[in-house]
Amino acid sequence: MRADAQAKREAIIAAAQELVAERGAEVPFNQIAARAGVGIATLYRHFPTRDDLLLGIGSDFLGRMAAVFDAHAATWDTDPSSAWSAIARDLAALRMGAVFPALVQGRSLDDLPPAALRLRAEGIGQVRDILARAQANGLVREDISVEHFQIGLGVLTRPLPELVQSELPDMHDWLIEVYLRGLRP
Amino acid sequence: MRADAQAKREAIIAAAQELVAERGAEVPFNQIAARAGVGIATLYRHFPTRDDLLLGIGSDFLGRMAAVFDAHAATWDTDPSSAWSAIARDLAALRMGAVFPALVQGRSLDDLPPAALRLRAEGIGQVRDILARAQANGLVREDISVEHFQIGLGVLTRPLPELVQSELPDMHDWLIEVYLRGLRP
DNA sequence: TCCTAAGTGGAGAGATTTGCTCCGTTTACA
DNA sequence: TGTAAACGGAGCAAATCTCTCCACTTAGGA
Repeated sequence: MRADAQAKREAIIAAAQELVAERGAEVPFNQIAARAGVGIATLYRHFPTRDDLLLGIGSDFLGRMAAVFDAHAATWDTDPSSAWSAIARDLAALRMGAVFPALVQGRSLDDLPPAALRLRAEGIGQVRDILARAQANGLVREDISVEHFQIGLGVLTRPLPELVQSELPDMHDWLIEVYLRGLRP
Repeated sequence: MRADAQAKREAIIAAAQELVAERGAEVPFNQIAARAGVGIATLYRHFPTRDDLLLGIGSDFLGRMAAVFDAHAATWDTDPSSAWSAIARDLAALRMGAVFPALVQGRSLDDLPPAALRLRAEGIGQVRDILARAQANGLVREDISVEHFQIGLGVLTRPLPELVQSELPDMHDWLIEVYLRGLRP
């Protein structure tokens, strides 16, 4: 793959991620192309179908989640408590809630493409480890399941209406704080 | 106003509320008319502009919020703690988060119609009373503001993707429980 | 029961949006 | 420097949406 093609591909994924977060998964291809600064044909060449594009977004996102875990792996041993809240904060900052719901919107497990199911399983696996460690350190109630924790994080990081963002800019942080507090034993 | 016209008006508001919750505020008028079981012309006669319709939804919704408070006013004196969680549960069941964000989506305080601002103020007033009482009874931390509490409730009651609803049907209840726990002193 | 003003439905014209392809031009890199 | 790879965007067909017009129906008072 030529270097310029690779760069455009990444620009498309970034733009698509933003737009999907803002306007949902059915955001028109021409808007995505415009935001990415590429022609519409280039978008279609890289991602012939909408599913291809959504998978690209999801896979890119999982990479960033993994990076969060790695970044705090070292601190965990010395200070689990602050590593835990740092991880939760960083995960929240990725705005899972803006991206994931859009990716599965209106579909059941059955009609998700197999590749999407693999991504899903991988994501759950990543979170499972870190949650188990938090529970082992007494930072989270034992009866919290990975699924609940993860979806909860997603719900809290859904984009807020602009009206709210301007009036209560700390809303997302506040929610995460209340959430972690509510999860404590 | 003729009785049948009144009935249709209410059917329209109900249908519009559902659809706005499901698909956002720009849901096409013809879909709303179809779900309400009325002709498109009837919809336009009752609500000439989209803003008229959204205001109708908002005002209807405030009425239901008020009903929740009234329903628990009696219990409050005898058992504040369970009245409080019952109110929070019932408010959550109204799915504020499905309706309100759509009503203000993409608008700043300035370009909301005056009537919408009045509704907003009224809603905040309703919640302020009940939150103050909860705080007076030591059920909620003193440093929680009405706005944070209310928006938080909204965020937690946003509709979940169907995939989540079928896999984790108790998700909304679980979130409210964690939320209330996180708000305790 | 009858009359009329109020209310209704839905076809459809016109405007807008969107998906997707085709092809002449540009560019990376061997 | 030559060529295969990559690009952009005009533009057509199809789908969607808004909003009006007008002939028909009905509630409810006399």
